[in-house]
Amino acid sequence: MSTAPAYTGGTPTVRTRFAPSPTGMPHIGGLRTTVFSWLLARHSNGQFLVRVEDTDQTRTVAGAVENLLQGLEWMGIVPDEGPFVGGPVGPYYQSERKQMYAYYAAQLVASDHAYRCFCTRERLDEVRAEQQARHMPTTGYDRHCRALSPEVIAGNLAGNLPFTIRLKVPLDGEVVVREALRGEMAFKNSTLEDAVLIKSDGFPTYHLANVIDDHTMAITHVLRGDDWLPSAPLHVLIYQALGWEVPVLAHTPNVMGNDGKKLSKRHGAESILFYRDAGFLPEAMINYLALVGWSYDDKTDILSVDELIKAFSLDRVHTAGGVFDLERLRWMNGVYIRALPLDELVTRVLPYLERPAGEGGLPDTIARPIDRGLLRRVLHLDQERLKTLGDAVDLTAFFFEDALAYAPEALIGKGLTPEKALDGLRRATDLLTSMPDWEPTAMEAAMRALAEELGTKPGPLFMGVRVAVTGRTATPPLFETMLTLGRDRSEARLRDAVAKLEKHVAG
RNA sequence: GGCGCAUUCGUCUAGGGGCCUAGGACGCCGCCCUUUCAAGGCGGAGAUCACGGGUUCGAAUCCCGUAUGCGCUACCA
Repeated sequence: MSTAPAYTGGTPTVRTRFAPSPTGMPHIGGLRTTVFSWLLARHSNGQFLVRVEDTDQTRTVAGAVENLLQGLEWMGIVPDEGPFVGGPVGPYYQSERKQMYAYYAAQLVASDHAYRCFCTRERLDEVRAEQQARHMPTTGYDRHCRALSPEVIAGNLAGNLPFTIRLKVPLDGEVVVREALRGEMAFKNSTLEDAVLIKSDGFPTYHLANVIDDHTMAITHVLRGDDWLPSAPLHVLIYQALGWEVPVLAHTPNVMGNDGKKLSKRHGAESILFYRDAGFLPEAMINYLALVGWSYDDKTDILSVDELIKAFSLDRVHTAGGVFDLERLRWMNGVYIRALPLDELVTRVLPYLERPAGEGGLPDTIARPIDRGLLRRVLHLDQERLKTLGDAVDLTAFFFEDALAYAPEALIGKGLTPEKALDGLRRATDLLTSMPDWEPTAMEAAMRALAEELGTKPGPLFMGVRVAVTGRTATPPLFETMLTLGRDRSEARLRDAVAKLEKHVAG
């Protein structure tokens, strides 16, 4: 009777879990801890599961679980057990485990480790207000119902009075929390509150549900944000009251915003899907996130997922909070993009270009699907210029557009008069058009010779051609770009530019 | 107010008594490469290791205190 339904999947292995409440989109802070949990499970050849903590029915947001899992899956973090996939210790929604919590709560009451509390919210509010007004050292429940006589309890029950079940915290002594990252921490029982275990609506609070689930789901390592540290002693007390072994408890430092404050829904904590849509690579995300609060050594910062799994361990997790640094993530993402095989890059970039302009894709005037062969040649030139996959949209658009929009002044190279620029552009156009074969080295040599003949530096001359052909001042190497764009289109753009500049100079 | 955790360059971090006149990375600055932008190479600025006391021959590293920051203090998680 007192034996809990335990995991029966075989030999005990490391089992970790991510236990989100379905109140919104996952954000970077919680995600980092999840990465740790997942890495630990993978490192140990154990299991990683997802359990939805939806005991607060008033805050549950529709679709949140799907988003959560979608985000994790994008990162390559796929739970071994959880919603949708199921598993041997389900259900994986706390709202569906209500009877189990009630059962153990009753057991705690029977063993005198917990008691029914009939206090109304009004009374609780009054007590709290009074305590605050008097600046009492400890705010918290005054334990009014802790020693109700059996008769009173029976009467209240008969009268159908709503009640909560509270933990009967020992009045003195202390609890020792064995914290994996911090060692043993002793808390005075006198500073702990008789926390509510079962709410009057019959649902458990986090404290109870968390302990029961972690035990019955055979979780061996509980990794959670350090904002949970203050309630760890409470949880240890519950484990002890139930006669259960306490799993390894590790409270990871939180990832904070630029201002050093905890990340929250409205505070720079974009959903993980935001990063996906911006074009960050999941492998870069994991690598970056793993390095906030954990390190491998004093010099390595690029680690593949496999390397991370192999190297991860709790004893290199540290205890101070870290600030989320987008610039560093962008740098790392660029490293990963540059390392991608070209065809792989093409495959990954394609959806970013083809999505509607309103969602960040190429202008809708550009026909879909994008020519994969052309894109491949384009990305060959742009790969080292991308920090995110989304950058490709802006960088490559001119290869796909029909008409270029730029100001005629842009055609005038630095230090040139409009007339000289026009002359240079005409001569360059004639020169390039007359070349029998287009080959970058020969084109460059010819253009340099032209610059010398015109008595200008190559730079300004090249810039005029660059803008003519691409509409921008920053591009991949000019002649390779022209070849990639195609001779016909390049020449047409040169002629358009000459006309444009003629008009500008004349008018 | 109470309780708790934390504190090394702007940021992520290495460091667990002498190897530290504190190392790496991002970012920043300069130079090189160069037709632009990147990428790459080289170099630089940037931390009295929060502060104050100890312990020790010797402390960023151990202990105590202070300060600051953050978190918790709900029938939220």
